Amino acid sequence: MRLVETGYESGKSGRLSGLIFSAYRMARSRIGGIGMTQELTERNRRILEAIVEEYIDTAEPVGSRTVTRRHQLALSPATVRNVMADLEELGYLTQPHTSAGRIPTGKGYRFYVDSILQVRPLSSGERKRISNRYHLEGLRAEEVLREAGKALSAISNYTGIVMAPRLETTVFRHIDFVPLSEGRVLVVFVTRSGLVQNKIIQPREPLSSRELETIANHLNRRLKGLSIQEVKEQLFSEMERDRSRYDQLLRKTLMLSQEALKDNIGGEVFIEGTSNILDQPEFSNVAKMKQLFKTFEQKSLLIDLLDRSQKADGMQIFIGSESEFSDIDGCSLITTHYASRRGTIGALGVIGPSRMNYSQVIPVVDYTAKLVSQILDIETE
Amino acid sequence: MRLVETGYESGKSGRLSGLIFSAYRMARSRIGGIGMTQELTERNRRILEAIVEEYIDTAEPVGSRTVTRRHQLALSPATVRNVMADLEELGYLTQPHTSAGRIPTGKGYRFYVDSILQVRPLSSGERKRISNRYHLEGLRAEEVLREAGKALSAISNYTGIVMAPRLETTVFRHIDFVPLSEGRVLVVFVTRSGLVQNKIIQPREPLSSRELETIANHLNRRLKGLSIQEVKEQLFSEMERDRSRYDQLLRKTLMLSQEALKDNIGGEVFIEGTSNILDQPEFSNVAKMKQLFKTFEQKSLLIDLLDRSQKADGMQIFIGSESEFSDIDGCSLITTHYASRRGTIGALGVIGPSRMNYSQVIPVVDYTAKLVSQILDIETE
DNA sequence: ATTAGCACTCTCGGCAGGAGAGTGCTAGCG
DNA sequence: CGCTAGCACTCTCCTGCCGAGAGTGCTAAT
Repeated sequence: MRLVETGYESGKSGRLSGLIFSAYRMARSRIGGIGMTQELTERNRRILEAIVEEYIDTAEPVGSRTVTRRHQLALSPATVRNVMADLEELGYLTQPHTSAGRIPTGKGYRFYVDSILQVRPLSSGERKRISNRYHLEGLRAEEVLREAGKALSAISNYTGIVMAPRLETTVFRHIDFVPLSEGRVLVVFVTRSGLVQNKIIQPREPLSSRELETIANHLNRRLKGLSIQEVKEQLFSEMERDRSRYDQLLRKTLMLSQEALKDNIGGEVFIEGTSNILDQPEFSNVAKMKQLFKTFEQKSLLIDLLDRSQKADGMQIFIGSESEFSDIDGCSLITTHYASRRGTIGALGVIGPSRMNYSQVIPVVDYTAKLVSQILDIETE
Repeated sequence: MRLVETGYESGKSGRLSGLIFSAYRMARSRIGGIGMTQELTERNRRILEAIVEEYIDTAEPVGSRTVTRRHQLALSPATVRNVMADLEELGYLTQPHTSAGRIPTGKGYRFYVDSILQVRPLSSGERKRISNRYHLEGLRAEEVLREAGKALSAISNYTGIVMAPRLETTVFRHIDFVPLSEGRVLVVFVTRSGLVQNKIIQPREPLSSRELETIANHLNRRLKGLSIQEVKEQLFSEMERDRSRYDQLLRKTLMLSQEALKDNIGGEVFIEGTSNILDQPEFSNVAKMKQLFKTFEQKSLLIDLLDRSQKADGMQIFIGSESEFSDIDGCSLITTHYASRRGTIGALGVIGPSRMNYSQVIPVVDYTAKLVSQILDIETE
C-alpha cells in the first residue's frame, strides 16, 4: 500500500484562515457526493468519529456500550454493534481479538482526518504559551529551529521534528573561503535568515589565501539578496559572456563559486523530545520502540517525508500503518512547511502515535510554522 | 555518595603505551599495600573477578556453582558461597533476592575496573576495522566528530558520545563578521581544525559592513595560528598600549573582537547509536529507559562529565549506580579526551550499562580518541 | 580451612477457574 | 424494516496454586 497524502490545503490568505477554510471545505464534502461519502451514512460517520476519538483518549479498544454512553447517540449498544461490524467490513476498524472492542485502522484514521476532523483555531492564550518559548534575544537561526522542535514536542507531548532549509532554497547573504591543507577550501555560507552552513571543496587549481579573500569580498558585494537560484543563473550567464575575455581572477572566481554551489547542502533534521513519546502506551512494546528510534537515528526516511512536505502546499498528514514505511508503523507524522518572505525554505512537524490528538496538534504545528517564518524574517531583515 | 573518578592515567609516551603502563601499575598495586588490597585476599579477588565477568557476559545473577564451573577455581561451590557472603558484606556484591545469585554493586564494578581489569591493546585487525570507518575524503570537522560517535557505538554496541571542542581550547584560523538587522552581527569562527562555530553579538556602536570586512581581513592576517588564549592576551595588551592613541578603526576592532570572544561557545555534544543500548536487557524496563533518554536529551549532565574528562589526564570511568547522578543509575560512561597537536580540545566516550564489557570498550575509546586527534591534525595542517 | 549434605527460600512457568468485557445472533417491537 | 432486548459465547486478564529449578545458609564431618 502507498502512504497517502492528505490534501489539507491552506487558503491563500494566510495560514490560520486556511485552517478555517479547510474545516469548511471538509464539512461541505461531507454533504456533497465525494467517493467516501457515499460509502458511509451520516450515522455511521458519527459512530466512527466517536470510536476514533474515544480511542485517541483512552488507547483502549472501544466497545459498543462505551460509544453509546460517552457520546450522546440515541442508539442502543446493539445497534452500534451492527454498525461497527459494517465499519470493520469496510476496513475502517479492526479487532485485536474477538470479544474485544474495536480500534481504528490506518484507513480509519485517514477517513477521520480527511472527512471528519474539525480543527479549531488556537486561543490567544495557547498562542502566547507557544510564542513565549522563543525568547528572541540573540537566538541564532539554528537555535530558533531547535527551539521550535522543543516547543512542538513540549506542547504536543509528542516528538517535534524540524528540517533546516536546504541551501538552494535560501537567499544569499554572505560567503567566505578558508584555505585548508592540500589545496582544499572550506566554504562558509550564511543565508539571509542567518543560518550558517559549510562544506569542503577541492578547487581544480590552487588559490592563494589573498585571492580567496578578494573573491569572497567581491561575491559578497555582488550577490547579496539574490536567491541561490539567481546566484547560480547569474554566475552561469557571466561565465558564458566572459568565456572569451582573459581575466584570470574572474575566471577563478567563477570556477570557485561553481564548485561551491555544485552539490546540495543542508537538510539537517532536528528531532526533539524523543523521550516524550515513551509515555505513549503503544511503546511499552520495546521492539516497536527500538524500530522507531532506529528511524530517528538514520533520519533518511524523515528527510524524505519532510522534503515532500516542503514541496507540497499546506498541511501533510502521514499515517504510518498500512504504508510502505512499515518502519513507523503505528505512528503518524503531521508536517507543514515554513517559509520566510521569499519562497519556501523548510518543513517542521510532529511525530506521534497514529492514535494522536490531531485536532490539538494540527493547529500547534500550523502556528509554529507561522511563528518560525516570522522570526526568521524579523531577525534578519 | 559521590561519583568517583578513576585515576586511570596514561603514560607520557603516547596513549597506547599508557594503557600497558596502566595495567602494570594496577598489577603492582595489587601486591602492594594500598587500602583495598588489604581488604581482599588474592582468592577473593579472583572470585570477584569471575563474578563480574560472568555477569558482564550473561546479565544474570551469578551463582556459586557457575563460578566454580566456568572459571577454573579449584574450589567447591560451598567455599565460593562463603566468599560471596563476605564480598556482599563488604559491599561489592548484592542479591536481587534471597536464593538468587549475586550481582556486582557500583563498588564492585569500581574495584573491578581499578584493580582487577586487564586491558589488552587492540589487534591491528581491530584497529583497521575502526579506522576504516573514516573515509577521510572531504569530511568536515563536524562530520569527523559525528562519525567518531557512530564508530564508537557501532564497534562497542553501546552508545557513542563526542563533545566538540570549546572555542577557547582551539587555535584561531579564521574569523568573519556578517551584519544582521538592528546592528547585530553574526560572528563566524573557523578553528584550525576546520570546525565552524558562530554566535550573534550586539556591538556597542554600529559598524558598516565595509568596516566589518576590513576588520575581519585584518584579524585574519594577524591572528592566524594563535591559540584563542593567545588571541585574547594579544588583544588585551594591545588595548592597554593603544588606549591613548586615537585610532578609530583600531578601537573598533578591539571592541568588536572583545565582544566576539566574551562568552564561551561550543561544547556541542553528539550522541550516536542510542538505539543500540535498547538491546541491553537492563532496558527492557521502560521507566529506566525513559530516564536515560531524558538524560541524553538535556545533555547538561553529559557535558558536565565530558568537561571533567577533557580536563583530566587519561581515561575516566564513571559508574552510574551509587552516584549523585542517579539519572544514569545502572549506566557507566567511559571517556577520554582527544587532542590536536596543540593542547587539549575535546572529549569522547561510550555510554553503556554498568555491566559493560570494559576490557573491550576501553581500548576502542582510547584508539578512537587517538584517531580523531590525528585526523583533525592531518586534515587541517 | 574446606567441603558435603541438607533444609529452606525464592522465582518462574504452567494450569485452572472466575470475573469482566464485548461480541454475534435471534426474536420481538414500533 | 430498522431498532433493540436478551442471551449464549468467546476471549482476556487476574488470581491462586503447584512443582521444578536454582541458589542459598548452616552444620557437621574431614
